[in-house]
Amino acid sequence: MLDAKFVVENPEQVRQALARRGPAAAAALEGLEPVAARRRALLRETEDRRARLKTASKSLGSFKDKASPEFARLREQLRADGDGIKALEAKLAEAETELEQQLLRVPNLPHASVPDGADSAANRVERTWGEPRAFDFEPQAHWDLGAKLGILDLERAAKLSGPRFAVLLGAGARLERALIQFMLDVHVRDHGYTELMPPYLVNRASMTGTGQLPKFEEDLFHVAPQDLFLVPTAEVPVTNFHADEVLEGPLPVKYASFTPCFRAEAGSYGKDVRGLIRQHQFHKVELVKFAEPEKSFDELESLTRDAEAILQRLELPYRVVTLCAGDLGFSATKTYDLEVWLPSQRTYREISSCSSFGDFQARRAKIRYRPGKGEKPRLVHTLNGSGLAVGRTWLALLENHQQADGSIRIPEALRPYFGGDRLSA
RNA sequence: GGAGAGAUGGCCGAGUGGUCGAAGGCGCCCGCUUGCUAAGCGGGUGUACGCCCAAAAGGUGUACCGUGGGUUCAAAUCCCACUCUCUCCGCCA
Repeated sequence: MLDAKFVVENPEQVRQALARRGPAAAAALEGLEPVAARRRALLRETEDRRARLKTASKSLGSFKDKASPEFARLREQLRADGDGIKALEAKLAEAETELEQQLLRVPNLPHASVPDGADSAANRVERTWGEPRAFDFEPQAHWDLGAKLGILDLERAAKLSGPRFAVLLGAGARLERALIQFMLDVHVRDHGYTELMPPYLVNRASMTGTGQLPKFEEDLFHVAPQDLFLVPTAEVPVTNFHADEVLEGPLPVKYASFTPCFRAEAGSYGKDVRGLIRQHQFHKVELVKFAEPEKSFDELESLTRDAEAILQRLELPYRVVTLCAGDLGFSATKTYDLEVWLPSQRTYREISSCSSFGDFQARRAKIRYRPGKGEKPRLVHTLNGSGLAVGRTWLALLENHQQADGSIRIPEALRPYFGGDRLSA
């Protein structure tokens, strides 16, 4: 959420920044300023009248003769004043709700370093690591490799649940588990993150805190009787872990969290219909940081490097792109996507998204820190990134390390976790 | 699922209608004292949103004692609903 005061005081600056995202983003501001002005006027009058009522009420309490007509008259007067104030307060609450509801639907401002552009075609490539491998045979897609190796069963998953679900079996399941363990170990042991296992069902407040609600409810799986939502990413429970808190210790606070992720994938019909790329349920190791505002972009760089380390150790070629303003997610102010090379598609595909949210989520979720002893709390900056999406890592590993005979070479770093140097039928 | 108890400031804890943003203690900060340490003495120490001030400092107003509503001129205090925590019983991975 943007700071209402800042929006009101800098309307043109805010409008221009939002316009970089596209016309719809700027339109979200329509009608906001009058509501803010109305709220301010009502607040002022309400507080003023309540102050006068309080003073009068106190003098009534110290009245000597409580049976006198003056006492009765004054009391009657105060009752009427009180009723008037109550009516004003109702109007004020209405204005505040309206302002809040509208503000919750305004996306974050893109950072100045974010390139212009309407969609992913305008994303800026920052660097590339590794060389796409030159195959002396035709590389197969992961769904063919997985089926032939007997480690991936999409047909039976469809029987169980429907499209966009998968069953891993045998060495395929073991590979998934090895990847999870490997990623967590690297981040916890080598990068200094604290492991966190959160609930996979969260309430509306949590979803609002990170920005999935109120605008994107159709992308979530909802559990009706309890009004809970399956987490689309560990970002939600882990960021909201510190909601309504003032962090007193040193920053940054860093968590690494493995969770399943559940996404309804509304509106993605026809996209990535084959294979594991786009699933309703997948595993992810997520990195989350709470940082000082002045250091948040340095923290974004190091968080991105932490995610890259996984790809490097798994010997998977990738590139880093900065999302352009039009491609940026709702809550993010700047995002680096890590895109892994997929031989079967001869293209780079997203495998991690590392973002800084500035104070946008912190304001929604009320996450603050104390800069020093006795100093006033300030909003933290929140960041997160996939480190990595496990399912996409699994399929990238199959495709990139496949051999002519259809077996898979397990990269050195993963062998202790997988328990072998080769996956074959 | 059944029965009971509770929710007050960073923490502990007092407070059953007005003088309560809230006693007292702990912690923390500043100063004094002090060979060092410890102890002692004095003062200070919540958050949000307004207003005044060029700004900072400061001043000032309103709200907040789990959440929401109600009674009352006046609510931490009385009433109602809800949430959460704890204890016991039952069930259960």
